[in-house]
Amino acid sequence: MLKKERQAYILRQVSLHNSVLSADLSGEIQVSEDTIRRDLNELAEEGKVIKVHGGALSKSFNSFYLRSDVFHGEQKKIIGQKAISLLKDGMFVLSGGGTTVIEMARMLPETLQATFLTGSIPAAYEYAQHPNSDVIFIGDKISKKSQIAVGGEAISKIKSIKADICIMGINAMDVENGITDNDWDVVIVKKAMLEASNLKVVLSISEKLNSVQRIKICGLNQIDILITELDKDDPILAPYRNSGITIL
Amino acid sequence: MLKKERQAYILRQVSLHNSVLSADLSGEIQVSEDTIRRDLNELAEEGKVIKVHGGALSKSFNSFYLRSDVFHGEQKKIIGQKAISLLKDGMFVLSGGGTTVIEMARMLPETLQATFLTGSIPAAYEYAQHPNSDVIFIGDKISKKSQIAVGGEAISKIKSIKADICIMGINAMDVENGITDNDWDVVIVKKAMLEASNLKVVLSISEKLNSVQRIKICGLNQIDILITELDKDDPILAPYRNSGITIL
DNA sequence: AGAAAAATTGCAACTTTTTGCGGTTTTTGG
DNA sequence: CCAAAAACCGCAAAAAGTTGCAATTTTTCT
Repeated sequence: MLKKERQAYILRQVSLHNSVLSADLSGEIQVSEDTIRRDLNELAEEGKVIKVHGGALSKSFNSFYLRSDVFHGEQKKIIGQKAISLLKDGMFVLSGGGTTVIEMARMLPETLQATFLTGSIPAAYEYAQHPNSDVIFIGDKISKKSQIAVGGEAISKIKSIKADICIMGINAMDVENGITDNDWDVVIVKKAMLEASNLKVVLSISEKLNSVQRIKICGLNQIDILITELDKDDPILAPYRNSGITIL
Repeated sequence: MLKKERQAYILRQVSLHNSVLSADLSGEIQVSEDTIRRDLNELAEEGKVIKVHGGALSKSFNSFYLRSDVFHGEQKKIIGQKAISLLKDGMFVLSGGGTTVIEMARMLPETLQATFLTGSIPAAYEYAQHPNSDVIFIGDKISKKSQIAVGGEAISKIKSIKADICIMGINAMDVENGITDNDWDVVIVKKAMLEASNLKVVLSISEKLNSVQRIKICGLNQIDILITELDKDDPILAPYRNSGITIL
């Protein structure tokens, strides 16, 4: 069997079953596993498959939705970088679902070995791309507006957790009213998430500061760390620092 | 034997077998391999065949695997259409996560008001785009390979459900072994999903039929409906129809 | 027709590619 | 931490490809 033929066969199997094992292919076409591995490496270099330990995965399967341009992408990258500095190996991280959090998820260092718990579909998707971290999805009814799980099941699940850190994007926050939002179901979930975590971290671009929404999630005193794209000494942040929040 | 004659013979062999080996041809027409190689090079320059190390491939053979993705896409759309015909307003639909199912999710009629239960991140994402249907995510640890929730939590959650219909993509299936897969965690989830549903529907492109993988999910007798891109009277499907499965 | 020119073919020496194998290192899963 | 599986590395043998060349056949031209 010719090399190209063999690779065509492999591609076919991959696209058919979404994944293949080197050992299986080796048996099916009667060549050594080394040869299969070399083929898989070549196909991976050509971008036709994704090579993993033990075999390969279909490419089309893993690249579902790669949205790129988010609002304020640069600012959110800065925030993401700061947030990542808080994460250590072995941590249980309770994570919300906003675009800022997702930006962070994309930037995680490959070496990080943490466990992410989330009820957000996009966030779970991003975390799941990560080679060394685990993802646990907190399921329930999915709120279409926010793409996160909401409802009693999710709440009781969250309440049964004690996470090291909670990383949450927000919708609005000011000194007087604390953190506020406009979706009842989401508010409940966020409340539960904060209660279930040791260290409470809030990510927000500066535009969302000093604005108020209808429903209150918690007061500022509930928050440990606030991360924005601004320098930590920026005057805009002064009132928050004075409320006892650590600014990063 | 004349050069042209020889090349005509080579072309016939290529179109007949999709590939040829220089050594074989050399033996068949009693000329040196050098001559064969030169012929193959000429034919390749003329664009009649594709020359590779050791022999040559038919052009159609090669383009076949390059376009296979699109090709499958069409098949999956046909399958999606048929599957949608089973869905009615008010139904509880337990849904798996393969690409075929996702294709169906993208095609759902806007008016449908159903409740989709799934442990697949990509599937949940697609269902969540739908204006009139609800999505319930069955959470647990996310398997990176398949992007679905696996583990005890997910299983017990699934077992607490009684869905009207289960729509599931598969990896392999044949008459003798039934439905098989190659990922232990996924198999457990799929088993639970089938048990939790009234009507059990399997989606599969015909190429996955008559293939076997390592772990058994269930026998054919557990399945109510099989949907492929083929016409329901296609002879390939006959053995499955004879096993008592309804073919769509 | 017949010789020169051009093309074809096989051969031999040499290079490159491919492949399997043994030994070592890395990864994985408990 | 440990054992098994997989990946990696280097190597050597086999297979395929390349090149130059000489012998032969075919074509061309007078």
